[in-house]
Amino acid sequence: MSLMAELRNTEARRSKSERKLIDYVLANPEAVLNTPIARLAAAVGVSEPTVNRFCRAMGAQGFPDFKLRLAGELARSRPSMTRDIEVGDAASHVAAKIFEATHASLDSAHNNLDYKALEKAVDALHDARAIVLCGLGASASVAQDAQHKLLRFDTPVTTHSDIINQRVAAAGLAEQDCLVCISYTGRTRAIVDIARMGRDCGATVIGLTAPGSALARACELVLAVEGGEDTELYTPMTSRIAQLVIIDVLVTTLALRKGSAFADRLRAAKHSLAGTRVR
Amino acid sequence: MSLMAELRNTEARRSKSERKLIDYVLANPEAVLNTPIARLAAAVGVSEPTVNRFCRAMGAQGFPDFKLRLAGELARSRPSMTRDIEVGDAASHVAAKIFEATHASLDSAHNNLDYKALEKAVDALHDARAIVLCGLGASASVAQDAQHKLLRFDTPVTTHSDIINQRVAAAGLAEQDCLVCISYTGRTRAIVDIARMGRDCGATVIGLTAPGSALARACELVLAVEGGEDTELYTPMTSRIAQLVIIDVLVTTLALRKGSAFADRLRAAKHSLAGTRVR
DNA sequence: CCAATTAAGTAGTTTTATTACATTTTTGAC
DNA sequence: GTCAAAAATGTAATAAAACTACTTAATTGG
Repeated sequence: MSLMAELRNTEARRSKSERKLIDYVLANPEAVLNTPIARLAAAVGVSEPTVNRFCRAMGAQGFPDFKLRLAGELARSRPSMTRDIEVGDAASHVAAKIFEATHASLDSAHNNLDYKALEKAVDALHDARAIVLCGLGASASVAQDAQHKLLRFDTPVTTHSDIINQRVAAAGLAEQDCLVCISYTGRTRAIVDIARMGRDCGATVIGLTAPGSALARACELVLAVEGGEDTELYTPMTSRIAQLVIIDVLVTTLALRKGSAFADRLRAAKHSLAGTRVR
Repeated sequence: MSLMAELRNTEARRSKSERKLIDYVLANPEAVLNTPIARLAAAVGVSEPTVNRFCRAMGAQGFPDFKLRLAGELARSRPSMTRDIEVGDAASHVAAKIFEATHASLDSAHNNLDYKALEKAVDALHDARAIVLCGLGASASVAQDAQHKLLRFDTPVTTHSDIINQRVAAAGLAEQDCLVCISYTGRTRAIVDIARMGRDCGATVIGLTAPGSALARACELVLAVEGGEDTELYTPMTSRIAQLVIIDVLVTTLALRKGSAFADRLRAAKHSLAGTRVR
C-alpha cells in the first residue's frame, strides 16, 4: 500500500500522538520534506522521539528515510513537469501527452484511494433520506454527472450549481441527509461555507476534494483527489477525471450494497430509455 | 529537466570530482539514497564538501535535499503501479476493476482518435462565431464540462440540456456557427434531430459519439468514442471519461492554435478566481 | 612560467537524528 | 474504583550527519 494511503487507512488504530502526526503529514506532505525532525515535532506538538518511532512504525528506517519515501510518493502522484504542453505541438502530440497525464492521474487517484472513507461514504449515501450535490464551475459538471448516476437509486437526489440555491438547500438539511461537496482545489469559499452549513444541520457531509484543503477540513468524510493542475496554463484538468472515476466507484459500490433487489430497478431505468432511441 | 537527465547532459562541462560523482550517482542511484555524505564521499574518492557543493550545483539546497529529489525522480521512473489490492473488502475490488476498465477505455479512445477530424474540429471551433453544445442525460454533464473549458476563449459558448431549448438554439444557427452534439450511444433521437437541424442551417456540426451511429451519420465531423457500456448492469460509463479526455485534447489544441496572445486571457480567467478562494 | 582563478580538501562547528532512560497515560483484572 | 502491568510519550544525553570557514592544490590564460 502506498504511504499516503497507509497513513489514511491506519489512522484509526494508532495512538493519539501518531494521529496528530498523520493529520499533519496528510495536510502538508510537501512541507514535511524540508522540515527537520525538531521543527516537525514542535509543529505537531509531540516530542522528537515520537516522530522517530512513528517513522519506524510506518516502515521506514528513521525520519530521513521516511522523508525519502514520502518524496517518492509525492513525485509519483504528481504528473511530471515534463508532461506540460508546449506551443507547436501537433494534435497527436497533444493527445499523447494528455492521455498520458490522465493515466498518471488515475494511477495516483487509485493509489491514494482511502477505502475506509469510501466505505463510510457508501454507508452514508445508502442510509441517506435525501442526497444533495454541490459543485461550482468545472465541479458543477462533476456534480451533475454524479446526480445522473444516483438518480437510478431510490433516494431523492438534487444538484445545485447556484450558490444561492446551494445555501438554501444546505440550510434545510436534516440529520438523515447527505451532502456531497465537490471542488478540485477545496479552496472555493462558497463551497466551504456550504459544507459548514451542512454540518451545522447535522447532515453527513462528504467532500470530494483535495486532501488537507479547507473544504476537506470542513467535511466529515473526505474522498481525496489531488488537485495540482491549477498552476500550469495549458495543462488539462486531469483531476476532474479522477473525481469522476471515484464517483463511478462510489456509485457501483453503492449499487452492490443495495443488493440484487436493485438490479430490477436498474434494468427499469435502462428500459425507460428505449423509447428515445433510433437505430 | 529531470535530475538524472541533467546529470548526464552536464557531465561534460563539469570538473573532475564532479564527474566522478555523476558517474557514481548514475551507476547506483538507489544506493545513494541510504548513504550518508561521508560514506558517499569515501566511495567516490572525494571530500565531503565537494559532495555538498555538487548537490548545490545541481540545484538542491544540500545533500539531504539532493537525496529527496533523487528519490522523487527514481520513484517516478520506476514501474509506477504495483497493483496491490490487499484487503478483501468490496470497495477495493470494485475500485480496481473500474480503474482498470477506465484505463482500457482511454487506451481505446487514444488508439481510435481520428486526428484529421480532430484538426478539422479545432479549425471549426477556432473560426466559429458562436459555439452551441448539446447533450442529454449523462452527456449533459460532458457538455457542461466542455462549456466550462471553452468559456475561457473569446467565442460565445452556450450549452443546452433541455430538448426544447436545444431545438430553438439549433434552428437559429448561422453558417459561421458550430454545433457540438454529444451522445454515447449516438442513438438518442432528440439529439440526432438537433444535429440535422444544425446542418440544415449550414452550421458546422461536430459529433462526439459512437462511430457509425445515427448521430455520427448526421454530423459533419465525428470524434469517435466507442460506446459499449450499454450492456452491463453495474459497469460504469467509462466512455464518458474518454469523451472528457477528448474534449481536453480538443480544447488544449484550440488554445495552442489561438496562440500565445491567449495566454494572457487564460491567465486572466485564472486570476478571476482569486477572490473566491480561502486558504 | 606565473599570477589569477577555480577546484578540492581539512578541521572544526552546527545542525539533526537517535538512544537510553524516566515519566506519564492507558488498559484490564479484581 | 484501584492497582499493577503494559503501552505511550517525553527528557536529556549521545551519536551521527551535514555544513562552514579556511587552507591547499590544481588549472587556466596571459
